[in-house]
Amino acid sequence: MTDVARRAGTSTAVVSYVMNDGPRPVAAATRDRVLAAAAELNYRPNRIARALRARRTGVVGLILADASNPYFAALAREIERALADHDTLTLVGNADHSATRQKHLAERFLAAQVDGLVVVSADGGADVAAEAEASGTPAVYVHHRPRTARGPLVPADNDAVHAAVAHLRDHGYARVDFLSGPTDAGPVGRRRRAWTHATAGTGAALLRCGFSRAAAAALTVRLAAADAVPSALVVATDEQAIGVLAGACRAGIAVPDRLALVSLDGAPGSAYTAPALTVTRQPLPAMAERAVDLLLTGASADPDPLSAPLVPRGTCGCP
Amino acid sequence: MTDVARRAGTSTAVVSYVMNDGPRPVAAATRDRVLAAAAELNYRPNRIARALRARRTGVVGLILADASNPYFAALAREIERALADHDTLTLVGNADHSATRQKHLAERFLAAQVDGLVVVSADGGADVAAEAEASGTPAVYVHHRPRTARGPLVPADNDAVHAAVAHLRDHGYARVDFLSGPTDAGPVGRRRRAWTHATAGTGAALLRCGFSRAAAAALTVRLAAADAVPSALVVATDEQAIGVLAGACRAGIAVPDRLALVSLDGAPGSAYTAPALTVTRQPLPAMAERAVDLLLTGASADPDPLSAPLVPRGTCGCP
DNA sequence: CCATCATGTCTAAACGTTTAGATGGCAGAA
DNA sequence: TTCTGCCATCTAAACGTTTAGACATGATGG
Repeated sequence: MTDVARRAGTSTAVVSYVMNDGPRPVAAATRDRVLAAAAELNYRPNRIARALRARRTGVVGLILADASNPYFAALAREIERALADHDTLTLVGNADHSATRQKHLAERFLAAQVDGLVVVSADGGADVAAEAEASGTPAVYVHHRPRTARGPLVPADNDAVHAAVAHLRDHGYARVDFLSGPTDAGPVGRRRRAWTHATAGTGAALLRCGFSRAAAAALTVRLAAADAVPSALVVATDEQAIGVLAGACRAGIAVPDRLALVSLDGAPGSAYTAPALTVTRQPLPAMAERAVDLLLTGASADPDPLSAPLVPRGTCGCP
Repeated sequence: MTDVARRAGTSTAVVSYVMNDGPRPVAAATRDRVLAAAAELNYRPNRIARALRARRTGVVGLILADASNPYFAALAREIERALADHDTLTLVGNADHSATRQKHLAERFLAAQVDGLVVVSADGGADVAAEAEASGTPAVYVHHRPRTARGPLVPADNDAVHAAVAHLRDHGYARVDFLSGPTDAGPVGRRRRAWTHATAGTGAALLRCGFSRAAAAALTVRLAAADAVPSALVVATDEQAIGVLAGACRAGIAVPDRLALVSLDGAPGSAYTAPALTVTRQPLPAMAERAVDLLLTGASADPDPLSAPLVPRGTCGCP
């Protein structure tokens, strides 16, 4: 910057004024000289120095449960896009569903002076909230908010279960079972409760397994061996649904004829399974945009819920 | 920091010495007082200020072609992990296969004073190389390196095609076709050439389509309608293979009986398609580790190639 | 007993910006 | 002419660290 100033015959102040269009006006002639000098020297302002002085970094930390999960990956992609639209860079970290690692990431990000934190997790994570709060950094939660956290939450549409159940009923299944996670923590708990509500009195059964494809596949194979495969099943997440599909294929269970399926995430990849998953499609881009808006405007109230439309494809029995 | 120093009755210098274990020794008693003061004040060193002074940020920029592609997402996940192991933060950006956006990201990252750039792309991108070089920031390329770039490349094992072709031959297919990308740019070009080599004189056919699942699915449906579905096919990428599977399912083509398939990426997700994809599994964690090592040690020579083992699963005809 | 040295600490200058306050020149009003 | 005000620019202090050099103290060796 000093070099640019010297070459343009000005002080560093006017260089700054020119680079930032303010806060003071600069004579047109001077501005041109500065711009020319900057171009010739290939000058690029040092954002670190700017951040130190301005106490704003233009960087937001994104804490993910696990970016190798396509649902979270798609969400992360959208969040990065939304942040980029606001001229903000994304520092990303994977917590691998560990609260410890999540807290550790939050600490590192806060030390890096991020302007905000976007936390995308499936459950747990009370510590992050405390860390962020202590340093006055705003945080928003997507998908799940720890019980003790203060920031706004952008939830998925966990009530879309009702549409899923209704759709399977329209296909003639009186009994619609549910595959949930290992516990009722986080959003899948909400989904499970909505399902319980929707199917009260029909004798529908609750299944549980881990969130990985492997776990769901293994469960399905086990059910097939015990001849206990449900006829109609709502699955809490895409990953589990894909696992069920894989298990069904391995065990020779015909989908949708023997086992009809609806998944509740509806990430883009769900359209290309064999057969294609019927889903309630969570509005990932809208969720991302909303989360970023809330973060950057410093809002603290929860936004209106977004809704996930049902997308009929192959696994429910639609042609 | 000033507050900590005051509370501990020292200068900021010894606070720094304590926080960093050096470069000067500190008396044990003083160290304890500093640590106590830091804990009481909940002091967290400001990495921005440190970065400004030390001219090192501890942040690396990761430029991805597209994080919503599970193969790249898995690679990105591993790279983030490898960087975290070296106590380095990851700034991430998606270029969406656009050279312009890729260059733009590089500029932003360099302005943010990243210590290095990891570029994961499928083709193109000469600009990034120039940007990085101009500012003396090291860059490594994973998967693909633009023709004009200087940094080291950590390639996928593009010669694994030979094993794929051989495996399908062992299943009795004399003719093994290949599904490539729309052009021969980037690593898929290498794969295509290796396939040409491996199948010379057998009359095998070359197919082309876009890299998306949608494109591959559409192609497969089209081929089925024309009754031109190959018996044995090596597919350049997982995404295309998943698309082929989806298309085959839609068109009623039996896999592997009517169409046997091997994909050349082998990301973790490929194990849970229906049927499960036979793949050559690219060693993603090893690639990531190597890329990070090269970047952090400032190496410039290309490393020894890593090799991708063939993983027989369902789509080739193995039980 | 003085010179030498090691040890622990302090002082202050950097790092590259931003921006409030000071300054100087020039136009228009009195 | 002198005053007022505006405009463009400069000066210098901050932002929160790191670290080389200066300094004080006490121990060691001749």
